[in-house]
Amino acid sequence: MGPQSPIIRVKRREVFPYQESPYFYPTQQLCNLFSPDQSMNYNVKIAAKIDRGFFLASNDWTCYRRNYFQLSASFGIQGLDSSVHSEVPCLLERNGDLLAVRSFLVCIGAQIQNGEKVIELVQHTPKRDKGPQITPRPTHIRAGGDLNANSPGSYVITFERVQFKTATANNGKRRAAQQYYQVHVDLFAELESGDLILVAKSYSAPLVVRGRSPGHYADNDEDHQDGVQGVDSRHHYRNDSVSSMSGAPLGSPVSPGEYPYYSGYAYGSSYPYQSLTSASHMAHSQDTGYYSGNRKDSESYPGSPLSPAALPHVISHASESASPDMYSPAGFVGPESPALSMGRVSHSTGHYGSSNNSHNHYSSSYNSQQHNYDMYRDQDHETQMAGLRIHSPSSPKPSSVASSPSITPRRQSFSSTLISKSTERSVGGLMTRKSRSISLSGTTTTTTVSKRPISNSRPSRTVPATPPNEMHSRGGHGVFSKDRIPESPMEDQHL
DNA sequence: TCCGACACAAAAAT
DNA sequence: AATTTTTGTGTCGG
Repeated sequence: MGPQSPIIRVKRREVFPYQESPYFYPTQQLCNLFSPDQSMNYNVKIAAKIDRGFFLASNDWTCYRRNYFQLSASFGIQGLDSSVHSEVPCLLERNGDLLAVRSFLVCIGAQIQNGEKVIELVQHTPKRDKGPQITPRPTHIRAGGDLNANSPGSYVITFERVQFKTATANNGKRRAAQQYYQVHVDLFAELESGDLILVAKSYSAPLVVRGRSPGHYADNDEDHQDGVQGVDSRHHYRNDSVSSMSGAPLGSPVSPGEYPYYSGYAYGSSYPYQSLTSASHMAHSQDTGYYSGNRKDSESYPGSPLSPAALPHVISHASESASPDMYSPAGFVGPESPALSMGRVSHSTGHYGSSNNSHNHYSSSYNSQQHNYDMYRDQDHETQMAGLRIHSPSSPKPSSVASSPSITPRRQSFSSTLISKSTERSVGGLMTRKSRSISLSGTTTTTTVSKRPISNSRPSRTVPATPPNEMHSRGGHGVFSKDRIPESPMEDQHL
C-alpha cells in the first residue's frame, strides 16, 4: 500500500554540464562524393550522440536492455558552408561511375564489437507494448545538422525509444569475457535509382547491454563517484538514462577542445520489422553477479570512456578522410561492392538492401577501425574473442572517470528480488529518476516510431519535423514506406 | 534461462 | 500545482 510515506525524493539532479554518453569514433567515409562539377571531393562527417539510456559502469558504457536509449545524429560535408550544404547536390562514385545523389539518409544499427554479428534494435511508440515495434530505418536527413547547437538550419535525426533486442553476454562478470556491442550510424546516399549507398558510418564506443538478470545492479563503484555531481549516491536511482544534452547552456560539450564532434552512432539493425529472431543464446550466461563490488579496477579501457580523444588514438583517421583505399583493409568492401549498396531497401529479412548483397552490411569497414581499437584494448589485458572480452582483474584504473565529467550512473535496483517492491519504494523512496532530457537541435526529426506529437515548444523531446520527402523517396521502393508504424490507433488518436 | 506482456508507480512533461 | 504521459522495472506465465 501506501508506499509513499516518508519518502524523500531527490530532486532531479541538474543536468550535468558534461555529456555523459558513449563516444563515437570518427566517421569512416566509404565512398567518394564530388561536387557536381567534380571539382571538389567532399568529406562527410557524421555526428552522433546518445541522448539517454547509458551510464558508465566500470568504465564501460552500459545500458539496460529493457530501457530506452535515444540517439541523435547529423552529418555535414566538410568544407561546405552549412547553410549551403543542406541542399548541395553531389555525385557519388560507385564502380567508377559518378551518380547523382538524390538525398541522404541516416540509420542506426548495432552489432557485436567484433563485428560479425548484427544485433537487432527495436523502437517502440510511446505506448510501448501497446504500440507497434519497429526497427530503426533509414531516415532522410540534410547536411548541416549540429547536435550541439540548436541553431536553425540544423538537421538532426533522433531515434527515440530504441532498445537492443539482446543483452551482451557475461555482463557483470568480472572475469568472464564481457561481450560488447557497438552501435553505428550510417549515412546513405539515395541515388536517382532509389538505391541506397552507404557513404559513411561511425561506430560508438563498445557498449554493454545488461539483460534482466537480477545480477547486475550493484556493481557500480564508479557510479558512486558521482559524488561529484552531488547526486546522492546512496539513493538508488533507476537507471534512467543520463542524458547528456548539449543544448544546455553550458555550451561546453563534453570535451572542450579535443573532440569537437561526436561521430556517429551506428546504424544498424536490419530488420524492418522485428523479427523475433532474438538470439537469446548470447545472453544466457549472464548471470548472477553476486558480486558487486568494485570492479572499478578492472576496467577495460585504457583511456577515459568519456571521450574518444582519450583513446589511444584516434586511429583511423585515415579512414576518415582519406582516400578510399585507405580504408579498405583486407576484407573491406568498398562502396562499389554490393555489400554496401543496398538496393532499395527491401525489408525482406534483414538488411535493407539485401537484394543484392550477400550479406551486406557494412560490416566490412568496421574492421578497419575496430581493429585498431581492439588493439588498444588488448593492451589492457583483455582477451577478446568473438566479441567477448575478458577483463583482467588487474588493470589499474585511471581516474578517468572520476575526473571526467562523470557520470551518474544510476543504477537500477534489480534488487527487487530481495526486497519487495513496496518495500523498496519505501526504503528507497529515494530513487530518483533522472531527467529525461533529450533535446536536440532545431530541426529534428524523430524517427521514433512515435507518433507522438511532441510539442515543440520545449527543447525537450524531439521535434517531429519530418522531412517531406522522407518517406516517399524511398517509400517508393516499398520498403519502409511509412515512417511510422501503420497501426497504433492509439497514437493517432493522440494526435 | 530468458522473454513477452501486464502492472504499478515514479519522473517528466504539460 | 495538478494532471497526464512516459518509461523504469517488478512480476507472472510461458
